Amino acid sequence: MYICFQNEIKMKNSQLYKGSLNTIIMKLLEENGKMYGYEITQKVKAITAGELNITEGALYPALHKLEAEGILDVEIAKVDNRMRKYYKLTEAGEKETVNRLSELEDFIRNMQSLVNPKPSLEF
Amino acid sequence: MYICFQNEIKMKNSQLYKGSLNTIIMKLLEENGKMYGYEITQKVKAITAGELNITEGALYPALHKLEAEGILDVEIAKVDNRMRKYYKLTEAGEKETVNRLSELEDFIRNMQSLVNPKPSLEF
DNA sequence: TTTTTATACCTAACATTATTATGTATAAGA
DNA sequence: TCTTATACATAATAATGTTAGGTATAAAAA
Repeated sequence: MYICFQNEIKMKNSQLYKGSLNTIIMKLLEENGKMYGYEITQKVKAITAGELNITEGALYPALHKLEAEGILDVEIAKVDNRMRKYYKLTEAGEKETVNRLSELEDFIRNMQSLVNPKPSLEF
Repeated sequence: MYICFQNEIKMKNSQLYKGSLNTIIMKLLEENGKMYGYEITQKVKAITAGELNITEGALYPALHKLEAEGILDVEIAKVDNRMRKYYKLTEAGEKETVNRLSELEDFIRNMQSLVNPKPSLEF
C-alpha cells in the first residue's frame, strides 16, 4: 500500500496566479539556460519566499505542453541514479518568451491602474 | 433571425487575467459604491486604455456568484426604459475586498520578483 | 427609413488551467 | 526503521473564462 506523507503547511495559492505558470517557466529558463521540473518548483519557492508553491500536477503537464508546442526542448539525464529531465527554450521559445514577458508587464501595469486609479495626481 | 454584428477589433486578453476578475469587480465597487454590469466593462476598458475587455460571458456569471456568496447585494432599476442591475458590496464583501487587494499586492510583488530577480544590486 | 451601433441583460457549450489525490522510485537523515 | 527530500508522472475534479448564441430598447448613421 502506498502512503502519502503530505507537508503540514498547505499553500493556498490565490486564483490570481492562474494563467501565469507558463510565463514563469519561460522566464526562469530564459534566465538559467536549462532547468528540470523539481528545480523550477524550488526556485519559485525561494524567489517568492515560500509564497508561491508550484504544484506538480500543474507543472509537469505544463512542461509537456510547452514541449509539444515547440517552445521547449527536453534532455534526459541521470544524476545520482535519479532521473532528471532538463528543459530549455527552443529558438521559437526564446522569441515567444519576449512576447510573454511583454504581456506580463502590460498585465501588471493594468492591474496597478485598476488598484491605484489616480496615478500621481496628488502629492 | 438574429444576426450578430461583432466588433472588428477582437481583444485577445492574455491568460494572465484569469483569476483576477473577482478582485477587479470588488475593487471597482469599493471605489464607486455601486455599479451595474455594463458600466463595469466600460470602466475597465477606460482604465486600461482598451487593453482589457471583460467579456459578458465571464462578467455576469461572476456577479451572480459573488451575490450568491454574500459578497454583493443587487438592486434592480429602470433607466430610460432599460433595465439595470446595480451591485454593491455587502459588509462581508467589504471585509473580503481588503483581503483580496492584499493578495493582489502580494501577487504583483511576487511576479515582479520573478521577472526582475536582481533588485538593485547593480548600478 | 432602414441599417448599424450602443446600451443592457442573459445562458450554454467548450477550452484552458490548476488542485487534489494518487502512483512509482531512489537517497538521505532522524 | 521511519520520515523527508528528490524526481518523475497521471486522472478526476474544480474553477475560470471564451465563444457563440439569445432578447430588447434607443440613438446614430447611411
